[in-house]
Amino acid sequence: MEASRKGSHILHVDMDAFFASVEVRRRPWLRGKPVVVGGTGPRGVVASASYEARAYGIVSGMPTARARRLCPWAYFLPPDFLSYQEESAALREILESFTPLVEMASLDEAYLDVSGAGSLFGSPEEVARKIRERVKGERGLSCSVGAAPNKLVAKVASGLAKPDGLVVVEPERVTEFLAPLPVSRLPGVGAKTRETLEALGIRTLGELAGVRLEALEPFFGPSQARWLLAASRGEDASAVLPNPPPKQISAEETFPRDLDDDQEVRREILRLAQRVARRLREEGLAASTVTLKVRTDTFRTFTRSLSLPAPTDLGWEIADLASSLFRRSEVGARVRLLGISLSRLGPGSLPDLEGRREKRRRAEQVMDELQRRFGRGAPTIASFLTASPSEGRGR
DNA sequence: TCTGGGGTCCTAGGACCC
DNA sequence: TCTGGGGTCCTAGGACCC
Repeated sequence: MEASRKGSHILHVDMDAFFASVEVRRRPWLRGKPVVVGGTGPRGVVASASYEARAYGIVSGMPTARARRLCPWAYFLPPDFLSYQEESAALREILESFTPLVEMASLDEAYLDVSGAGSLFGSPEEVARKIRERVKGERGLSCSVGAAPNKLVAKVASGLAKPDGLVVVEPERVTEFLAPLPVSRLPGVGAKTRETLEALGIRTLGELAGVRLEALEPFFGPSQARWLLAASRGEDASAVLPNPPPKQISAEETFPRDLDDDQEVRREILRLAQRVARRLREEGLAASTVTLKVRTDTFRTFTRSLSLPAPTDLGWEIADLASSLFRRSEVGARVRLLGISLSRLGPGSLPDLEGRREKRRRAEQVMDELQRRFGRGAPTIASFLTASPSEGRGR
């Protein structure tokens, strides 16, 4: 155990073109063809593209309309998240047969700490090979794996292994492995950070590692500057954490056409509120902060949030609060997107042990709080539930 | 080119308290 | 005399990831 702790005992497993590969698996005639999974509506974006589609310059996040122009003969498919969730659960099961220390970082990627798996399954490299064989044999999908002394370097390694590869970075080779790579290979360095670094003449991780902390601080602040330097040297002490509890539950929707009617907005807020509330209750949680997100027709995005005196898991309560936040925001524009996010999550109530009277009391406390904060403009329960179509906002 | 939806983490200012 | 410092909470916004 102690010896393997010093080895490259962290694996990062990353499925290749995950959504697209699942779609190809059930439509074998698509194998070898450009396949794009994503929103197929006018405002859709690409969620996943097969490597054949990537050859045309199609990448995830790109508007589907643009992808169609780049490759009109590609196969465009809407996402089927239930299938991807099932596939993700199957992947987790395979990974957990090697060690309980599995952290699913998203549907299609996971970190494993295999420092304790040595005696049973062999070295980290052998475990990685077995995982790749089993995922291919049992699921018919390819994945890439990075093995390294920590999560950060393992993820960089799996990125270089793509597609369908394995890269092992021994601890004593971390520095030379990272040095020639562009800074954007580091998870956490996105477009903005790369741009700032490039303006400073820093393109590779080796160059970044040679910079003094004081030279970075004015541009990134003390915290990010320290992180950048440590990361450029491959230093990362974060642990593999199986099943961390969620910190936020959210739902948002970009509408096919912008909303310009308060009644429509209110209806969509209610739908979103019911969606997040149901997921909250499924997790057995309750939320103390409600955040409304609004994006206008000009793509300006803002958020308004409110902390509650007592946590809630009730859809109508959340909808009422979100509606009041919308009114307070005084959006004088058409609405492209609405979102509701719940945070400061804690244990939920036990409905059987709590009478309706008590719930009502809590609800009214919330209304009291709203009145206190926003005065007469704040909504009442009755006003929300029975609101007439003629009722305007922001008064 | 006209820009999704689900998340995590960080910063920064003001309120409030000691 | 308008003068502090630190800690924590709340809110808004932004970078980043898949």
